[in-house]
Amino acid sequence: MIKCLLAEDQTLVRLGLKNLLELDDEIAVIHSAENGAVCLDLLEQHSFDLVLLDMRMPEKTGLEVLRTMQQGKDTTPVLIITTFEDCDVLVKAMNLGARGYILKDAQLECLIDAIKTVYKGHQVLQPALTNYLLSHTQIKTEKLTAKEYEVLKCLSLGLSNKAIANTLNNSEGTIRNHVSQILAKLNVSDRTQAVVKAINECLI
Amino acid sequence: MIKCLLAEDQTLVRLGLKNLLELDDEIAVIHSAENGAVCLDLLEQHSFDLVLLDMRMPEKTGLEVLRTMQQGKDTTPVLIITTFEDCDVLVKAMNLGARGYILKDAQLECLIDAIKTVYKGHQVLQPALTNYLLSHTQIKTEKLTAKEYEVLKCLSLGLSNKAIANTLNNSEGTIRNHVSQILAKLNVSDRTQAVVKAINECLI
DNA sequence: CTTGAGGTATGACATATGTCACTGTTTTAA
DNA sequence: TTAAAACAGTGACATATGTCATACCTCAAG
Repeated sequence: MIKCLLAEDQTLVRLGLKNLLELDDEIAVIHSAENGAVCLDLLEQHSFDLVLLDMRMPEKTGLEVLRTMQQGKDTTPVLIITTFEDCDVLVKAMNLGARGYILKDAQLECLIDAIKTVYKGHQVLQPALTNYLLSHTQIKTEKLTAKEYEVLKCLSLGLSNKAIANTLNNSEGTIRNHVSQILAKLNVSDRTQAVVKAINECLI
Repeated sequence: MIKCLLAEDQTLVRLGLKNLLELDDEIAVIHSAENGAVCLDLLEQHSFDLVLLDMRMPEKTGLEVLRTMQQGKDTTPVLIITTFEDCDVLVKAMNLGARGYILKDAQLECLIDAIKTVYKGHQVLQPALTNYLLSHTQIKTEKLTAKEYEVLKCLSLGLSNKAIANTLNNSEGTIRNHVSQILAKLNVSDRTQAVVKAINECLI
């Protein structure tokens, strides 16, 4: 019996997935989390064979959960459940130790296969993304710094440079430099594109 | 037996919901659609007691499905299933004849109740939004024109004014005027905020 | 027929944005 | 201990953006 923790914020989706998964009698979703913080709590309190982790969640995103797990030396295998083929996020997730990912667009059989494969200790990479992952391993050099993440979050709220400067207690010039760096790392040419990318690929 | 059409793009979510709903023996999901176009096809070919409609779908969004249904005099009751409390979209959806909406965050019982309520001919409005709906009925005056929608779509792709002008075969000045109008109607102060709003509230 | 709304366009203007070059300090890793 | 990042800042510059006033055309509703 594979004891799973299911972390997914939307109640109906969470219930639906739990139900679908328990149609398979090797899989048991013994706990569910509606956000990243709860997920981390449950991981501390119980032991699981596998974590099914949504990327887009309130409180703590999937990436934040992975970071915390890595820092806490928690080696419970993680299978990412994601909406889009958000390449950059997946690269980050894999670098943070995730064992694989599955799209919500996948067939139920694929999900169940993926769970069993990860449980056996293997990785699960869907073909469409594998090439990207292989060819973009150097994407790590594109990784944003902590400060840049901060600024990106502000950008995604629609704040101006001046407003960001006030919020983060910096000069406007400094923020401009950070924004410039972010645009270069995300390979886009203005803040609007950065926000679109950040939202679509749930970098924030 | 309530014969339902379930339109939801993500396979796992669609399967999950279908399964959950069929736990109730008054409800039967007799067909599913993975995008808005398929949904419209199915509506032409079959008759349903109720449509469960996701707003965010490829091919045709929920709003586009509602528009087409309205034009085709299709009066099948529609219950919106939505992710966020995307107020503006919901106002539009209700104005396009939707009978109610339910958040994916809701409990299963709420969804089933909502289906039965709509089936009986009533409306379903969740309290959190009812006030907004009531107090923002004049939001129709804020409605974007067809052209403005076009421009907003371009904005959400991260295009510059010049690029939009090329794409839509207009002068840059014209696009600037449209953007200016869009900002005013969305009550935001720059294009980035407009994009954030458009994405969050799936206006696009 | 006239009015109004949508669409197109221009020119001028004030800001905002993004880039560059350069200078520091602090923290981290080798 | 040194070198490399990250972080903070400045000044200058070229563009992009958003606003305004104004104008003309078209189409549909009155």
